[in-house]
Amino acid sequence: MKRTKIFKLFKSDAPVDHMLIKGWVRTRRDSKTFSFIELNDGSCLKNIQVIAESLLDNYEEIRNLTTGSAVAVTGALIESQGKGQKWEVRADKVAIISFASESYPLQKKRHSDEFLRTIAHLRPRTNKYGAAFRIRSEVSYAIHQFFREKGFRYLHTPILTGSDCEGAGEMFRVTALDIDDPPKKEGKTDHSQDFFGKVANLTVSGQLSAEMFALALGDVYTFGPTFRAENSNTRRHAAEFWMVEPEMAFCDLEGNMDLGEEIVKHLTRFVMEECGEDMELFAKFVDKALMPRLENIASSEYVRVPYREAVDILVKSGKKFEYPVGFGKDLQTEHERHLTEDHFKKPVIVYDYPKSIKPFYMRVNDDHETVAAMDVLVPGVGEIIGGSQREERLDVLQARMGEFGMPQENYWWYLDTRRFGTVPHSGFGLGFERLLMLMTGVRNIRDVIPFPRTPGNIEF
RNA sequence: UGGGAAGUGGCUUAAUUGGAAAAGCAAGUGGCUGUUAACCACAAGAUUGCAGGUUCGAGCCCUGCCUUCCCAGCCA
Repeated sequence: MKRTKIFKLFKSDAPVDHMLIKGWVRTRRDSKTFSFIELNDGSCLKNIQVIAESLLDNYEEIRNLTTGSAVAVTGALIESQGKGQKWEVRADKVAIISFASESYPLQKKRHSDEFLRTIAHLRPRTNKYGAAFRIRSEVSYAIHQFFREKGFRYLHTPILTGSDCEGAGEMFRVTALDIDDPPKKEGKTDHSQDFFGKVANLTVSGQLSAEMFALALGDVYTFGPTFRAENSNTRRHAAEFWMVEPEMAFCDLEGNMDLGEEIVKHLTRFVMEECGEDMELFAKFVDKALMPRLENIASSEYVRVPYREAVDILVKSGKKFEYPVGFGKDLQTEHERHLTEDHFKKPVIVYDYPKSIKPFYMRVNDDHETVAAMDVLVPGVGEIIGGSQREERLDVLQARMGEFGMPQENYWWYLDTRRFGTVPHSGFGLGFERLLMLMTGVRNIRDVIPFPRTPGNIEF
């Protein structure tokens, strides 16, 4: 007999005479002539209650079932006599697949997030983390669906890169050399003898590759892992995280902002409608204000303010900030929070930043002072999207690279696209984990990624 | 990387002024019960993160180190 997943049982509108379920024991309660087993198979949040009667030939063994043990139950789905659940399973047979030893660390009580991080291999067996990672899976699917319906092509950009600068952050070096005794040339490590014949790194962004493909396929997006070797110790940063990066040909900054707003709204609406049961857990136990905030994010029109106006708002707020506000100074977390949480109380898109604080590839505006950059800021999480219109003019791009001291010969392929049919194009990066934090109310990025990588931590 | 806070049985926490290391939960044993994170009883479980110092006496005070969390920078 083929096993039925437990989520299907809860959708049933009639009893089922004979079926097979498999899962892990969450708790067990004994009664005089039978035992209640709460069984979970990960297919949904809820456990199914299994009634194992003392007539079963292995009943003594069943009474010894510990939390975490795996069983296969054949029996009937019947209406429950007890309160609290509509359906339960009356077992004809409880086959024990394996016992969990007494040292199983998950108890039937709440654990701290900090403790559960130390057992990241087991935490998806808890209600909260099971829900978080089902939601993560569903939202991933929704991202692909969103882009597919818009005619975007899914692009797989390389994870290993020969670029030493992709415009974002410190990189992890990748080498096949013996790092204890590398070949040397003039006192330095000789990377001409390395696997690729030159220095290689893990990617910090698929953007440059995505630009190449946008200028061929039109609208593309990437969705994959990204690596930053920055010693960031905050609840919003991880050394390995997933990023969604759309890139659109024939698209200016306004179109870019339109897409950013649309995708955040669409995915927020999606998660409210399609992840109901799992989302309820977060609304109930993690963040009581979650649902009203998500409704606000899904339905309100996002404020769009040029950087200059944002600075004015901050100056006129009269609020004392730790960091000074002024043109040419980047917006600090406290400034972003004031804009999105206090002043506007909804998502804010800040655009046209001073060119001095932004990377080489962003398009220089006609004022020669600002670039066509935009950040989407949301309450609670802060910056969730960072993007720009790209500099499509060869001479301006070369000048900018010169200002940054970048060797142009390494980027010959990037510059080629500006030689052969260059067009205005735009794109952005959406932090997938930050999106999940926004949607679930989870405060720490380590709790929405299966095995978090942060400075000093690569267990599992 | 800078600033702050914290490390006490498996987990969550308590310990008053520096004076006998407690409780709940889990796990164990026994009992009761169509139960709902059941309930009752019993027993067990601690080198108070590590190393040093002050003191008659340190979980508590001091120094160093390790780890975790929070805030900030870098960013998504």
